Amino acid sequence: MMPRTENLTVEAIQQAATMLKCIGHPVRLQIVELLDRDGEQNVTAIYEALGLEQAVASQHLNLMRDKGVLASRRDGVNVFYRIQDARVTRVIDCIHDHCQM
Amino acid sequence: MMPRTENLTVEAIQQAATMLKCIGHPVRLQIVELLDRDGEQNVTAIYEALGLEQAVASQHLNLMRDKGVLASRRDGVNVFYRIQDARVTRVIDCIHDHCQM
DNA sequence: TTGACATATAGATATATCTATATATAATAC
DNA sequence: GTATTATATATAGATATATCTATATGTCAA
Repeated sequence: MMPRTENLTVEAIQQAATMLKCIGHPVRLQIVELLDRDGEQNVTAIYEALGLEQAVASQHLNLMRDKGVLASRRDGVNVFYRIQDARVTRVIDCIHDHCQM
Repeated sequence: MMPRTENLTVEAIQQAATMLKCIGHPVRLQIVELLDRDGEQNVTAIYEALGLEQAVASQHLNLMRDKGVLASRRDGVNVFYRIQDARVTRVIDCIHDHCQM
C-alpha cells in the first residue's frame, strides 16, 4: 500500500507535477500542441512554425525529452520529436475543451 | 481577429501556460487537489494536512493567488483559500482520470 | 575536405524555492 | 483600557533552477 495524499499517491503527484511543469511554459505548450495536432516534426519545422530561435526550440525539446514528455529519433541530419507521454495529449485536449478564449 | 498559434490564441496559450505552471509543482498540485476535494481551507489546515512548513505553504498560496488560480478571504486571524480558476478543477479531474498510478 | 545545413551546448541573466525571521490579529491578564 | 502572550500568516534574503543569447558541434553532399 503506497502512502497517499488525497487521491493520488505521492509518486503520482510528483510525476504529474513534472509533466504539468513541462507544458507550463508558453513555448513548450505551443510545441506540444503542434506535435499533438500534426504529429512528429523535426527541429527546423518546429522552430519555423512557431517563429522561435533555433537554440530555444532545441533546448525546450531536449528538456521535454529528458522529462519523458517527448521522444525523438534521428534520421540522418534531422531529429524528429513526437509526444511520448499520453497524459500530455489528455491534458491538451482538456485545455482545448476548457481554456478556449 | 486574434493571431492564432495552432488551435489557441497566443493569449490563451499564455494564460493556460501560466495556470499549468502554477499546478506544475508537487506542493502546489497537492494544495489544489486538497482544495478541490475539501473546499476552502485556512493556511494552518493546509500545511498541517500536507505536512508542510508554514512559510512554504504561505508562499505557494500567495503565488497561486497572484496568478489567479486561488482566491482568499480573511476571517479574523485566519485566511481561507479556495480555487478561483475553474480550469484548474478541470485539469485536476483530467489528472485523476488519466494519471492514476 | 570543404561547405552547407541541422542540431546541441556553454555561460550569463532571470526566476523560483526554501530557511530563517518578521509582522499581524486577537485573546487574556492586569 | 493597555500590556502581554499566543496564534496565524507573510516577507527577506540565500540558494537552486530555468531561460535565453551567443557559440559550438555534428552530419552529409559535392
